[in-house]
Amino acid sequence: MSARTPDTARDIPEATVARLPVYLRALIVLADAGTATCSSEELAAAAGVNSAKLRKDLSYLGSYGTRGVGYDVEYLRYQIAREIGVTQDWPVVIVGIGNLGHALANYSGFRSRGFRVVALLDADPARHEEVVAGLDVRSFDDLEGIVEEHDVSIGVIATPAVAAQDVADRMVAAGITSVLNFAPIVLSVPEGVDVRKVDLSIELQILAYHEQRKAVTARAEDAS
Amino acid sequence: MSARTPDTARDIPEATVARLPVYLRALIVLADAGTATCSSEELAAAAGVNSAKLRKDLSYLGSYGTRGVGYDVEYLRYQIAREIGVTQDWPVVIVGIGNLGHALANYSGFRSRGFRVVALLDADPARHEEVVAGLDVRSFDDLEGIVEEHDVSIGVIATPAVAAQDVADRMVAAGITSVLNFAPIVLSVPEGVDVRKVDLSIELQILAYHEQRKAVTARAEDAS
DNA sequence: CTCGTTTTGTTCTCGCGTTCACAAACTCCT
DNA sequence: AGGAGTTTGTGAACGCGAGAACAAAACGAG
Ligand SMILES: NC(=O)c1ccc[n+]([C@@H]2O[C@H](COP(=O)([O-])OP(=O)(O)OC[C@H]3O[C@@H](n4cnc5c(N)ncnc54)[C@H](O)[C@@H]3O)[C@@H](O)[C@H]2O)c1
Ligand SMILES: NC(=O)c1ccc[n+]([C@@H]2O[C@H](COP(=O)([O-])OP(=O)(O)OC[C@H]3O[C@@H](n4cnc5c(N)ncnc54)[C@H](O)[C@@H]3O)[C@@H](O)[C@H]2O)c1
Repeated sequence: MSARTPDTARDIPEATVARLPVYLRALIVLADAGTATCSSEELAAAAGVNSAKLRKDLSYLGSYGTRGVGYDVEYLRYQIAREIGVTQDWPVVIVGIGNLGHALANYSGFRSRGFRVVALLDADPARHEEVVAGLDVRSFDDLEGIVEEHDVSIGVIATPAVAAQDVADRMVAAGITSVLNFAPIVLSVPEGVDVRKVDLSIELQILAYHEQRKAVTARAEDAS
Repeated sequence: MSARTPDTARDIPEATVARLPVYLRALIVLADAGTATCSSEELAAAAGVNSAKLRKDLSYLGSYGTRGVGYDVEYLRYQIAREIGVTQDWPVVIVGIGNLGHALANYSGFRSRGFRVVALLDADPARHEEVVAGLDVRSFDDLEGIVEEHDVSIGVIATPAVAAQDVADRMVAAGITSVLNFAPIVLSVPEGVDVRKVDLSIELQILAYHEQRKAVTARAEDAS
């Protein structure tokens, strides 16, 4: 059992995993600009991080650089893409084709970054007339069939908050094991299912907090 | 100078700041359900965190609970809202009224959470005919006037990546000091300006990484 | 071949955030 | 009033991640 884990399964710190996509993006920009090689300093600047942190992050993947030279842009790009798992496309379903769902369905960036939207689902029959980004909006009841047919493991929830937990439950029951949730609610899912949330109001509120502090401290300095 | 900082300006850890909006949301749900009082255990469950963490987080704000009883829902709700700075509305401008900009403009949740969209700006003159969510889409050149008129300090960027840095520069020059960026690019801004980014592709890629690992480890277990 | 230069990979230290555990404080019941 | 039961607020231990600093490796010049 615990003799040795296979070399594909060394575990990368979560903080590093979150930055790998940023490095990947920066490498694609460099590759498109025709750069063949880059130093950790250059890549770190492009990714907006400290170069020591970048090197440490990359060292978890393996030893893909050359001392005195730097990194081969194309080679490193492939290695990171492979590590993240975006060398092939992941099929994705989007549930809730309202304001946000439309925007997501129309977004071309997913395709170029390793994802393929295979279905758009909505509970409202009035939506089923629609075609968005070349895909029919289908009934939410088609979920199970679509998940099985396309072997979908990633689902996106863009429904109102009240519906989100139900949608998540149905997704999990259908076999989806990764969820990206836009509804402002804490989802509860069984062990083994990953949930990431994107809450735009929270982002704004964090900005508001710092903004308020700027105002307070500015006033305090004026008074002195 | 450094005798003592005023009691409004104690500094709250960044990790705590990011969770306060979640607690606030949970408290609003509890208040709407008619709950007058709650324990740290209940509130923590509603917010999806550990109760010890919740108590420690709240302790940075002050001592707003009652031992043996719990927290007064309405009171704590107000205190958190005050600490975050969302007891009054913050004016916000959105730049880039494409797919995503439309969704954001139409989102009613911002209003109820302390934000008021005061203007929608786009560089494309073809967009200026439009009215979205009751607001005219205006020229990007109106930015400076709007920022001054409404005293805007928070800007949202929903333009393509190539335009994002230019937009950010113009925003900063106009006096905006907090930016929420949806474009997949690292923005560089002067000291004193806060930037938060939301990158949906990165979120999906993080899910993909873990999904891939699940597949790998499952295969490894099968083989044993 | 050797030396100086460049840049990676890694070790070490420090600080932050999480979690445990418990004393202090409050309520309620007798 | 006093004791039993609850629940907060916080001190202390621990683990992870950030950054500095440096040794090892590659390269090029002479
Ligand atoms: N629009 C934004 O910019 C924005 C910003 C932040 C958060 N959000 C959140 O994202 C979610 C979607 O926002 P929106 O503005 O697109 O809302 P919306 O009302 O425009 O769209 C929601 C869609 O979900 C569908 N739906 C409802 N119940 C469903 C169910 N049980 N199964 C399947 N589909 C169902 C509806 O028919 C509708 O088409 C909400 O939770 C919202 O809070 C949106
Ligand atoms: N649509 C999505 O779901 C989605 C998802 C993830 C990321 N994003 C990112 O969000 C951004 C917007 O996406 P979108 O799908 O809405 O794109 P879009 O092309 O539909 O809209 C972009 C809008 O910005 C305007 N614009 C361009 N240059 C401008 C400038 N200099 N000043 C002001 N306005 C300008 C355009 O006229 C257009 O209306 C992109 O950076 C995209 O990568 C979008």
